[in-house]
Amino acid sequence: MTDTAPSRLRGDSLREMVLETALRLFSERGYFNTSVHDIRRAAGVSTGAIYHHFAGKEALAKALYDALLSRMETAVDTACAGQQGCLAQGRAIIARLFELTVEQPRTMQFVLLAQHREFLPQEPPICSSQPFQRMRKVVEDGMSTGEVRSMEPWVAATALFGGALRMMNLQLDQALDRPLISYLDEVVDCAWRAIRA
Amino acid sequence: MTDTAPSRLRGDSLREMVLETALRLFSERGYFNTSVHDIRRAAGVSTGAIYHHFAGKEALAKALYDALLSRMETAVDTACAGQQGCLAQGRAIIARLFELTVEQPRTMQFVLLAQHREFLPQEPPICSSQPFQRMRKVVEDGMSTGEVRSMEPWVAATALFGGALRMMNLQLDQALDRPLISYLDEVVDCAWRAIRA
DNA sequence: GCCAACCGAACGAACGTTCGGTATCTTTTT
DNA sequence: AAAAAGATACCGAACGTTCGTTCGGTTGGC
Repeated sequence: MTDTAPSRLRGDSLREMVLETALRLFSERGYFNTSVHDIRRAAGVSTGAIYHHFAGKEALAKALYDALLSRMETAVDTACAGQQGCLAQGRAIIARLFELTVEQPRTMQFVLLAQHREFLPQEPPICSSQPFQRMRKVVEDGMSTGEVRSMEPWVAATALFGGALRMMNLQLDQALDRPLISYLDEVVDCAWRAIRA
Repeated sequence: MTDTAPSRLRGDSLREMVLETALRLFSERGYFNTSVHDIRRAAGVSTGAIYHHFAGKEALAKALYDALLSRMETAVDTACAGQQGCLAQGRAIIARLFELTVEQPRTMQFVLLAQHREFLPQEPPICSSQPFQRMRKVVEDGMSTGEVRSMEPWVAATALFGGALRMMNLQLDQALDRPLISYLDEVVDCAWRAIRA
C-alpha cells in the first residue's frame, strides 16, 4: 500500500503555491485586507511553512511583485523583439499587454493598479520600472528615425500608451462590454495618429 | 483674565480639521497605514470627537471621498461651462485637472490613485463616477457634431484623456522634471490628433 | 438644569510573528 | 545494506502588539 496520499506540498512547489495564493488574495481583496492566516488557510499550508520560505508578509509581497514584474518585462521585450519601427513595436506591446490583462487579470491588477509603496516603502514607482522604460525607449527611437514627430518624450510616451493603459484599467474594472482585444486596432490607430510624423 | 487660550476646535471646524488631517495622512501613507489614533494625534482632537462626527474609520474615509469627488465634479463642470465644442471643452478639462494636480496633489492622489474598493467595498469604480462620465459625454457630443471621427466611444474617451491622466500620474510620482502645466499644449495637441475628424 | 458636544482610559479582536518540537530527506558510519 | 547522525523543511499553539471602537463621565452654551 504505497499510496502517495494527498501528500502535502513541500519545497519549491509549496513556495509556488503560497505565491499563487497570495496573488489571488492580494488582487481580490488587497494586501492589507489579506492576513497571513488567510493565505495559510487558502493555500493549505502551515504558518511555519510560510515563514520558512519568506522573512515575513512584506517580503512575501516583494517576492511576488519582483516575480510578476520580471514576467511582464519578459513579455514586453519578447513582443518587441520581432518588430521593426515604433508603430510595429508599440502595437506589439499594446497587443501583448491586452492579452495579459485578459489572461492574467490578477497579475495586471497587482502589478499595475496596486499602490505598492503603501506596503513596499522601498520600491520605486512603477513608472520607473523596466517595462515602462522600455516603452519610452520605443517612442524615443521612433522620434530619432523620424517616424514620430519631434516632441517632448514624456508627452509622446503617454500619448502612445496612455489610452491603452486606460483601456486596460477599464477592463479590470469590468466597465467594457466587448472583449478588450476587439478594441486593439482602434486604440493603436488613435495612439499612432497622436504622435506620427 | 479672559484668555481665549488656543481654544480647541468645536463643531464643524473640528469636523473639517479631522477631514483635512485624514486626507493628509491617507494620501501620504495610505488608508491602512493610518490609524484612527494617528489622525487623533495629528489633528489634536480626542478619539471621542472623531467618533462623534463619524460612525467609524470607514465612514470617515467615505465622507472624505464624497467631498473630494464632489469638488472634482464641480471643477470639471465649471471648466466645461464656458467652452464650446469638444476640443475646447476637452482642453479646459485637462487644464483644470493639471492645475488641481499641482495645487492639491493630495486630493488627486486620494481620488484618482488610491484603490478605494479596498477600504470602501460598496463604492463603484472611479471610472463610473460623475467626472469621468462627463469626460465621455464631451467626446460623444464631439462625435455627433462631426468634430470627432466616428469611432468606439470608449476608445475615443481614453484616447482624449488617457495621455493627460498618465501625465498626472507621472507628476504625482514626481517623475517629471518640468512643471506639469508646461506640457499642457503638447498633451492636448496629441490627444486631439488622435480623435479629430 | 438641560442637551449636545466632547473626552480618553479601557477593551476585545485580529494581526504578524515566534519558537520548541516533529517529520522527512541526506550524509556518514558501520 | 542498514543504522545512526545530522540537516533541512515544516508544524501550529501561543505571544505581544496594535487596531478600531466603546462608554461612563465632563464640559460649555443656552
